[in-house]
Amino acid sequence: MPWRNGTGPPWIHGKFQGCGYRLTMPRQVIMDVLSQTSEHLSAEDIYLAVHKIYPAIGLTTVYRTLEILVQMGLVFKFDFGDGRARYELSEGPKSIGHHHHLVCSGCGRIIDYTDFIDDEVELLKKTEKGLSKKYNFKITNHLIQFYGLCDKCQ
Amino acid sequence: MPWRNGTGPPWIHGKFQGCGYRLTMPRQVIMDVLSQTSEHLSAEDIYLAVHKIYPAIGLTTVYRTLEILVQMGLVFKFDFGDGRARYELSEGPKSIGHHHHLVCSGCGRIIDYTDFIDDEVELLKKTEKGLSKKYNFKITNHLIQFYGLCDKCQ
DNA sequence: TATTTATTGATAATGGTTTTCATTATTAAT
DNA sequence: ATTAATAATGAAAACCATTATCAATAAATA
Ligand SMILES: [Mn+2]
Ligand SMILES: [Mn+2]
Ligand SMILES: [Zn+2]
Ligand SMILES: [Zn+2]
Repeated sequence: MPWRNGTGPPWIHGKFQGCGYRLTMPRQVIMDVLSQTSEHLSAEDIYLAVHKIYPAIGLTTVYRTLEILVQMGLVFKFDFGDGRARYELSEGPKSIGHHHHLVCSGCGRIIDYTDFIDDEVELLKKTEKGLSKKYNFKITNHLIQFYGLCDKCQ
Repeated sequence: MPWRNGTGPPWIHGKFQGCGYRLTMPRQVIMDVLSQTSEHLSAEDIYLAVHKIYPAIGLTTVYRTLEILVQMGLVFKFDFGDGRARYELSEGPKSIGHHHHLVCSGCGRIIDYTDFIDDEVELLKKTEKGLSKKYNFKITNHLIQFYGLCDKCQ
């Protein structure tokens, strides 16, 4: 369920302030665009979408905002191997929570999956604990992707 | 144990021919460089290392060769988020087989780990089977990375 | 109000990777 | 062996996603 036009959920504002940032119009609109898609948009994709709502925005601001959002943990940044970064809201959209990706080497299609996530997460927890201890490495995040060919490409 | 100078294991030659490629001197030397390190080299790293042995080589050839090696499955290409691709022989070196990575967000250090690989691989097998069926997706490869802070950076 | 600070967008620069193209090496055919 | 076709190479130029610069504007603070 998208938030009402251009506002976003209330806690976002506090989150921004808490990190010493201002929740400006460009930033709100970028969040809105991300919250209303289930695709994995590039910076330019986002720029084009935002531009329709807020024509004054510049591509530079999109990049800068995305950097902030990633750093705040609101957005994930991915590399699927097509030469440009892709971004995804870390919460949602539409209650699609934490998930991993299937990446088609043929056509570049990205499939979100949440199947087996429970088993995966359980193992990840265990693995993280072991690795943290052995290497004294503080794990904050993980990346899991499967590569192969989608139904149309094999 | 590195192969003797500039030759590589015998089966490599056949592998190249089988894919319609010639095993030339630049390609051999690039393979040698990759086989004699446990680091995750960038194209330029490889270029510089190869250049000492084979000064006539160009960076272009390094890129082209790496593309071929990746496509043949002899080399893995990684993105650890530092803006350049990194390459690693898929076999070895020194009998370090299949492994995953810890990536330090602080200093960029990469740690290879094989711990828990057995459990992971077991789960991956199961997951792959399930995903292949549900999405009719033919999985050929997977990527697992943990991000966080190494001992020196936390 | 005056002053500081953060944000923005146009433009230019950066830098890893790809393309182009003429040359050379290798293979196949004669 | 000679010749003809094909593959591989390297220098240079082009590409293109991302970053840095900088002057202008908006917001927060004193
Ligand atoms: Mn996704
Ligand atoms: Mn490795
Ligand atoms: Zn596909
Ligand atoms: Zn570190």
